[in-house]
Amino acid sequence: MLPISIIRRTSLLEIYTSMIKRPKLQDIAKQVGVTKMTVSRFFNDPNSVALKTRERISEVIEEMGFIPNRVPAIMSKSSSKCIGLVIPSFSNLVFAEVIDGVEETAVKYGYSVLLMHSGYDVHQEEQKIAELISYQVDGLILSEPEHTPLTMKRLLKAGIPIAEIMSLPKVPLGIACGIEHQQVATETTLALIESGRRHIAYFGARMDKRTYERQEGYLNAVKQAGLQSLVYDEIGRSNFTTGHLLLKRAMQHTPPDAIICTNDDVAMGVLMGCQELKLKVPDDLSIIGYNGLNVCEASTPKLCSIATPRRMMGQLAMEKIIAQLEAGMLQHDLTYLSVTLRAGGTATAAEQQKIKEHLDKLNLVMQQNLSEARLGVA
Amino acid sequence: MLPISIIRRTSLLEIYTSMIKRPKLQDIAKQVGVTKMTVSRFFNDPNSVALKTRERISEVIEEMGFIPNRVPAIMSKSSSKCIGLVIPSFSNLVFAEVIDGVEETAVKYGYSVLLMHSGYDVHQEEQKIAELISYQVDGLILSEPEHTPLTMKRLLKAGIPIAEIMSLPKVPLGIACGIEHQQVATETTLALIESGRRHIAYFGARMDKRTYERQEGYLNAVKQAGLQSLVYDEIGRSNFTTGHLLLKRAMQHTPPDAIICTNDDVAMGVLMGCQELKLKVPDDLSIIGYNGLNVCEASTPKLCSIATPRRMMGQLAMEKIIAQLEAGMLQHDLTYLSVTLRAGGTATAAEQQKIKEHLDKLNLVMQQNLSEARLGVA
DNA sequence: TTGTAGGCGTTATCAT
DNA sequence: ATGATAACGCCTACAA
Repeated sequence: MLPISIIRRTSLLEIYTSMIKRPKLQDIAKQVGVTKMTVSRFFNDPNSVALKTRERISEVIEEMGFIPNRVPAIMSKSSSKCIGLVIPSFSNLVFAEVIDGVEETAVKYGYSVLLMHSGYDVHQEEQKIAELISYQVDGLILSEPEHTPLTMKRLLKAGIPIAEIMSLPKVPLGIACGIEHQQVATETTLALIESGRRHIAYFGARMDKRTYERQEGYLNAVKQAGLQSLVYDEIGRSNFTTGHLLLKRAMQHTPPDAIICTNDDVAMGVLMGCQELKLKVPDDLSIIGYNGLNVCEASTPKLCSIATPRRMMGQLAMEKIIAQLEAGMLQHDLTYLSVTLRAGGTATAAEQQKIKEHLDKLNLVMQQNLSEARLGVA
Repeated sequence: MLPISIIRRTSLLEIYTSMIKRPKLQDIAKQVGVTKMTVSRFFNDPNSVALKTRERISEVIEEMGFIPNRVPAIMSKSSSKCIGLVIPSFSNLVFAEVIDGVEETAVKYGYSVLLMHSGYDVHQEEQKIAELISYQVDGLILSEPEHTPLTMKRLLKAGIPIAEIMSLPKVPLGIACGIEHQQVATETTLALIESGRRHIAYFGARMDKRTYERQEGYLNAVKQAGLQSLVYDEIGRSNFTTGHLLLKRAMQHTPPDAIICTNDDVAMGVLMGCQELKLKVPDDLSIIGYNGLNVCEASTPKLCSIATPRRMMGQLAMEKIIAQLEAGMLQHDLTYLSVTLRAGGTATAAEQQKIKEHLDKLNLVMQQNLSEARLGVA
């Protein structure tokens, strides 16, 4: 593939020949015949400017396509009205809704979001967090539960509200809004066991922290029931193809009668593999996804999945950060968010019912015990 | 779903009780017993600082978890070493690779990327671009070809390099790195016609500019061949389900023998629908996707798709921006990027071959004619 | 309603 | 090798 580059040599726009200095308040002010202070007021407190002046300023701004420079204000007020958000990856659709939730709430309160990604790597995360702090963000939202020691130190010294979302970290930095992935997996597995499944497999991929938590939860359940554990995983990227591959691997070993997948992509791959291998879903084999992405709708039967409240995690984290900013007070604040069943024909109606019951029970227990169990509140 | 919030009332970390002021160079300097200038040098020109001083500064920085404030530097140098990137959406995987390409190249040259999304809406785009400019980004990359008049004016006055990617806009703002989606669609359609298909349908979704360009290209080809045009589209989100739906709609009307899809998601949905409706692919019906996402691999047969060089567009746009920044000179620069065929069994071998030939021919023509045809180079 | 002075935290420049 | 000073562009506070 050969990109073809054409450089236009003449230009209709005479300004387009050398770099122009960005206009500042002063330039507008001179044009209008006032001081920059008046122009500043035009933006920050228009009513304190005479109507006529306002009109002239407005014209000049329009004509010059002027956009005020926010940098000096960030400096003098040492507040940027920006919140940093670090996600692991843009190619994982799980985070799209998180981003929406964060941004929606930020905008509601007059904040902006600076978005970065860490590539599932704590050292890249360290870099990105440092960069966000160097821009003087007023708060940070992190979506991976583990950080380098240097990052931990910096975050604790940063003096800004930090929220961790997705998982509930063992040692929260401040705010945390997450899911007990491990216990969810345990309950899901137990529900399948109670429904009569005896060869339940766990399909993992891209061994990030959350996948591992879910795997642990699955293992606890099968051990508790005295069943054989059937874990298959693939270190690489997680996608449909991974599910396909793991299914083939599992069928050669001990054909499972239920598969708990680390996410919906893997689960969809499994389902497509079943169609190829003529396995009857959910009779021969039930498939449970995780996250409840829209892709669940696409198949026939629809994918049964554990839906995670991703948008809400974003909203909640943002709201708690803003609350602390307005209160001028940092505080530990842990929120457990419950998951729900996204119905789908890849599990039997009875299984779906059982899973629902188990998840409800889990939520109840969490509600009663979380504070004492995890925190030892004074 | 009931989120449960637990507020921890005691804290192990005494600092964690009220907002701490962020440390500055001065604080480090005082601790070390030098002036802030020396600490500044530690970061920007370490060799000009005595080894012993360097060591002491290093210790204090480590101990305080200090991160330098980049805001004053942005202010005084009126350059942020940041490039803004605006994409339409985070839930469209097409942009994940674009982001990677942009960022990879930025980092290579010591720049950072500020990322925002416009929700496929020119007014949101206007907002986001204004915000990026207000942070004094040194350049901008936009991935939608149309902007509001105000945005156009602001961009022309901003005095920074602007790159438009994905499509080639009719009136480029500066740099453009894109694909002639319309002509690609025409050539693809012609190739299918030459391969003997007579009922070729176009499936669109989410009518953004690019989908529309492709549709035009398709229409040109079928009209030229005197065939009936079969356009089906859906305004809402574009995903597997859309493909499914459009297939059903098409089959009730005039069953097509080939479907050109606006993207791979729709195409995968069509393929899944074919399996359900027992349509033989590619014998009864060939399916052509667009973009060449990894999801093409997931199905059996694999999806045949027109692969777009998304990463390269990001890289190229970034490199051209940096080149202009280093030259201190803005210049129009138009690059046509060619697409390639991603092989897959949803089209016959003969069809795939024909499409390849047509795309090669297109690239040749573009190479010869682009500058005269589009720009009238002096 | 508008203007003036000073400061935010860094770095360029000049001085020691 | 290190320090002192001024400047970046805006906003707060005060003055007219």
